Amino acid sequence: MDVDAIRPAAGVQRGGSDVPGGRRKQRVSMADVAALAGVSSQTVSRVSNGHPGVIEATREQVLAAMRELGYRPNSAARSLRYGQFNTIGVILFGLSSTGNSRTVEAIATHAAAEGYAITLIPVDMPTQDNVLGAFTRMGELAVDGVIVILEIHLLDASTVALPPGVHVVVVDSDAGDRYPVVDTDQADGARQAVRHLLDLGHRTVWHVAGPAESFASDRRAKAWRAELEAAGRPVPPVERGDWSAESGYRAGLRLAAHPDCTAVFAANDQMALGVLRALHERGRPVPGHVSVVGFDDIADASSYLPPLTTVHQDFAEVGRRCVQALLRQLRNEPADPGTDLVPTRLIPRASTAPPPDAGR
Amino acid sequence: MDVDAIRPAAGVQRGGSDVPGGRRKQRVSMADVAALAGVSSQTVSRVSNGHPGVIEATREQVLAAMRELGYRPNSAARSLRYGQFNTIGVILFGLSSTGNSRTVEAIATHAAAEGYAITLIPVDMPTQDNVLGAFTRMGELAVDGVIVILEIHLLDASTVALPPGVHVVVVDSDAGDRYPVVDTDQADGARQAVRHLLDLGHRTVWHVAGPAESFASDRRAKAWRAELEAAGRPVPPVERGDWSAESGYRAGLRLAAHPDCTAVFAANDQMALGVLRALHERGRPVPGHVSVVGFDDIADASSYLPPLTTVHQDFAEVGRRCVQALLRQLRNEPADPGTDLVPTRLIPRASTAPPPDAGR
DNA sequence: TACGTCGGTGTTTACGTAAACATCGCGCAC
DNA sequence: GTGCGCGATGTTTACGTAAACACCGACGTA
Repeated sequence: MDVDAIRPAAGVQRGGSDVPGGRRKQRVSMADVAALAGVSSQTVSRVSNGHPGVIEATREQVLAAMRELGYRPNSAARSLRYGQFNTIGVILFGLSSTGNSRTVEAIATHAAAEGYAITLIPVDMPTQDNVLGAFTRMGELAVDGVIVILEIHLLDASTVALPPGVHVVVVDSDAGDRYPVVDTDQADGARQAVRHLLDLGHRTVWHVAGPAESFASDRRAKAWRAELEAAGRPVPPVERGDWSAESGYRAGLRLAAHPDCTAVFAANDQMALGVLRALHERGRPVPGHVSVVGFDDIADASSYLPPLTTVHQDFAEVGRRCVQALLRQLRNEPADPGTDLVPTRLIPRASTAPPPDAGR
Repeated sequence: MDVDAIRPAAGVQRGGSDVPGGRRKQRVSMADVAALAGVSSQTVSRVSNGHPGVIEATREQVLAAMRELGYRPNSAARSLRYGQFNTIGVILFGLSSTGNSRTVEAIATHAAAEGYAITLIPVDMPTQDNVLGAFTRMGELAVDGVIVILEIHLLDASTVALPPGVHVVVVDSDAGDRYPVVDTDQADGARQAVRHLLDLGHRTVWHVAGPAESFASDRRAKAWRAELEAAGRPVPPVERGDWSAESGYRAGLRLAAHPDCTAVFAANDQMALGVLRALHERGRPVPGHVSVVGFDDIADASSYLPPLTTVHQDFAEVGRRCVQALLRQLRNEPADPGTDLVPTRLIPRASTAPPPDAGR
């Protein structure tokens, strides 16, 4: 009794769900605003969307009513009406890699600038099944398009039945000609790394590659090999890691066992960090005896011991171009089906130098 | 003419927008499925949602029709009907910090497991205006609740008018009693770090703090000071960085100038990395002359030179609890208004040792 | 003065879904 | 045999928004 008596006075227009059992009118709708302002809901709509043809007095009245009621447009209704969600889905396998999170960040920023929200669709493990599941889930998700950040060759076999009407842009993969692809110019970056070391006078360059399943790792390794072969140098056996510093450390220990190894190109900075540690522990000074080059140019790389020479990747630019490419599709503008390569550049720091026998 | 004649034969039910001008019926609706299956749309709805009371034969028929047409439920319509979006918004300032991306990853994973999608709402710079903008934008966003990962004291002044009906969980901040808070037990972590160094025999511990605006940095610094004072040790002046390895390096150079500095507690691992580099360059061996402890236990820390003793933060657990807490709110279960602290633990590695004068 | 035009506003309708209610036919109990 | 109940399915309606169309006065022109 008392409570009931108090309630009407307490909350002007609660909005919250008063009724214990089920959900009550959660939010203020146009009709509510219209009623308060003494106009039709269509006029409220016009004001809400900034359409012309509303006289200033009316407009003010509606805005006042909106403020009073705390009106917020219902995006579900909007989406239903317009047939689109203004949302971009991002399918990825983990944010833990620096590259991924930087790319996603850039995607989110640029998408926001274009009025799109971004929805994350994480894939536990990049297995065929899981990726498929993600696509299926996404089919039911409120997204207009999708940016896929993973090794798409996981999908090749199954010719995934992508829901029609959902547009796709792929990052860091070989989507072939099926989707537009945005990617860092991995090959050129690897080439620059190898060239840098050869130019310093090293006879050849050893390579610590990423995991075999990784397409990015693949391309870096291929370019490394190609550059060595083009220069007529011997191609040492590949050491392989899993992108982690730990795995780089183990690879580094193996490399340290080769006395003729004077130059190492690691497929990413973190493995390079592990290599630095291994070489240090084995008494092989860097860059005195061995030179090391990484890939990515993560923020920490300049603080390694010694500061790491590495290949800079512009993740932000990759994210930017993804959004652009996807928006082009969404707007039905002519899509460029090919691969859009973001250039890389070598950042020379203190981990590279001429080989110890340079003067001989 | 020819084209028109061909079309019906060519595409079974294109779905794509044929009409050049505007958007045509983009997707297959329940009505389409119902028509093909020869049932009412309500029956399609029942099948779609796995409701009981549909005879097996009918059910099969509907499923077949769904498959044939490639039916996917329209989540906008669903959301409109149900009054909720099954989506959680995450407001954050950048994914670049390891902690943030790991937390977001965990949030995304657990949210997905509960049938929620997550929408990212990036804030360019954590200024009052931007954060407010994010909240406003979010008000119009299709989210049922929000997880805020930033220094909420940026918001304090303005008593942000959070849209009613939107639930909030805050990470890594002092939201006071306004919202449930999930956080790492920063204070205890810092205490452990200091204690570890004192136990090794160091007379006192120097501190490289994070930026002044950071609440996390604040708490670590406060706990560091408190622990020193409790032990009756002198409290050296605080050096301050911005979380980056570069800033840690500069702070490290300043510390290296103090000959009596034998123990350093850095507020995160990356600044610790910079400190390691500075000490190395200044000929102060770690841990021979100086011991260093970090905070976070990022993956790379075990590969630093030397491998870093640090305080482990369980970001994944933080993410998990955030989702749990938010879901509890969404389900109108009794919310625990207090702060939920995730414990930390010290990981001893090779960067700490007794001070050089230990035997004296 | 009468008629067309146009600016400002209201009314109708559709978007896709699912709860609530209505219907229909069949088997079983009295 | 009649009526009741129940299982399977159809019909109506509402969710909130905005395009399309309808309307109604005031003004300008013939």
